[in-house]
Amino acid sequence: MHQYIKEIATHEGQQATLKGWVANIRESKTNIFIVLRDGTGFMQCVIGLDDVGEAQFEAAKRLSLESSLALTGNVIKDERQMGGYELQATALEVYSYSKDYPIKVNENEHGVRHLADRRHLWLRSKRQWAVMRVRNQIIMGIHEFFQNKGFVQMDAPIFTGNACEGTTTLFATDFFGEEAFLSQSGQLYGEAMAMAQGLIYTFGPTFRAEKSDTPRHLAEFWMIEPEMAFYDNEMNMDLIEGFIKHVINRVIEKCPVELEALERDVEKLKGVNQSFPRVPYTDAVKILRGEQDVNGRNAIAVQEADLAAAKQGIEDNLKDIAERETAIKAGMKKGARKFNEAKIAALRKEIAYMEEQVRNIPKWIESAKNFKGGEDFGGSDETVLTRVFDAPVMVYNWPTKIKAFYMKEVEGDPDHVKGVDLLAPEGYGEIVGGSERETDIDILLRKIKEHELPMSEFEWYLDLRRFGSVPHAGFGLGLERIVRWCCGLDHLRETIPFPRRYGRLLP
RNA sequence: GCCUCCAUAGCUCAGCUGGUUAGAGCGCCGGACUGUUAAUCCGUAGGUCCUAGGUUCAAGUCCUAGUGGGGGCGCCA
Repeated sequence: MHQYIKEIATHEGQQATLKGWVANIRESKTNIFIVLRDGTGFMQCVIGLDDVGEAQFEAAKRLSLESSLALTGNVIKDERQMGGYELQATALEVYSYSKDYPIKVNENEHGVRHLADRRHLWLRSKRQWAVMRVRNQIIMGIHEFFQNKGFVQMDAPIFTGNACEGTTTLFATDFFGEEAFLSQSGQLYGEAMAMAQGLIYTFGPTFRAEKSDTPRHLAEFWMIEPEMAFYDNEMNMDLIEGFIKHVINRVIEKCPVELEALERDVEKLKGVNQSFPRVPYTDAVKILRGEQDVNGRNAIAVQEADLAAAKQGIEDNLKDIAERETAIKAGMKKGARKFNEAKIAALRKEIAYMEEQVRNIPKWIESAKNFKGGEDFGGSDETVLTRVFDAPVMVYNWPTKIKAFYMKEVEGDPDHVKGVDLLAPEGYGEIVGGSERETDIDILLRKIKEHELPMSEFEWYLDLRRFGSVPHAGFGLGLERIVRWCCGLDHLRETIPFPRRYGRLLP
């Protein structure tokens, strides 16, 4: 029987055995300090020559990053340590020595390709450990929210015969000689189940064959799609808001250690506790173009300020670097020199990032200023728009022509449909897309034709309107996108254990 | 598919307007140190400067093409 780091506080002053891997190691003549990780957490363990004897101390000296071992010793309270405790070992048993582990303690010292090629090992590093724990709590929060409200979880099929939003984005497979596609949405099946159960949600993998090589796209991702009978779009938006609040607050409550490891600004996440602004599409267009201010903030002005700040920042950093370099050349103590060299490297990284901004922001401003009403927002438009808000924003009543066939038209305004997109703050973009569904079979028939979809594939779906059609609504949430936002990550590739995206099938 | 930036040691990078034997930090290996927090200190090893052409007295540095990668856009959750 051994103990886990997460519960080590209950063993204060007692003997405990921990089993895990070496996450970091430092040694002096008579003490070896190991940061042990066991999956539940990280904890410093001290191996003293006098405590374990010469033979075991020699064995411990051969340990290096990611060696595996069991350590037995006394649990001592020590406020200086992360977690507040330390293990003073009296015995150790090495399971396996590890040599030349290819990932450094600080993963930021690697390029993204080096890490992606070693994803199976990268998952062990502290940041990735934290991300996967946050992901786990988000998943728990999703189930908790819906189950508490009486929703029934359903599994939609992965093999599908119908292409509900066009075939170019579908992965085709051979299904006993017939062409079948990997599912890109469980929604239509969800609608069928909602007519049986009332309130349901699907939670499963989704596949998109888009060659989208961006930070917000994966070829395989997980989607949550609730569907509610007798809901209109207002109720849909209420549900979305309550749902996001619940999930984010759960992570804040359950994952303080993880969010700290990720250096996530929790105050920004707490912005979800404000009520979410609800903006009709036509107003969102005005805000985007800079024709309408929000809370005294102008979308275009915010971008221009960002651009100016980036330009100024580059100049400041260059000046700072030059000053430090001349100071180093003039001569300084080794410690001070190293500090300054590290600082210069950091300043250069900042410059590289700001240079990207200087290249990109003018394009974003152009795109926003010249945005044509009636079109869909692009990635940069979403960023520009959300920067004027502190909370997630819901944009609703979208142009009919850019949305899917099943969305219900706004009464007396056939050019707009009752769709809603939730845009996350801080530039994380769209994380939820939903709508009230069309209930009128004649309108659906017309739209399926207009979208040039194969009518035969939708016969079963039309039955839902033939037999007891009711108002209903639903939405889809991309799991990885909310993980990304929650963890404050640059890219979706870190939000899922083994990402499948354009150009990446291994490991 | 388009735009843009980049490719130098195991890793992350520096190498200014071309100019003798190509540098640093980390890692590895050896040594020092009674408690370290990305430990520190001393030392050793480690490089066909992505590939193929070209310009030049001289190319890591300039030009052309190719290959590979980062970022942005499109498509979307």
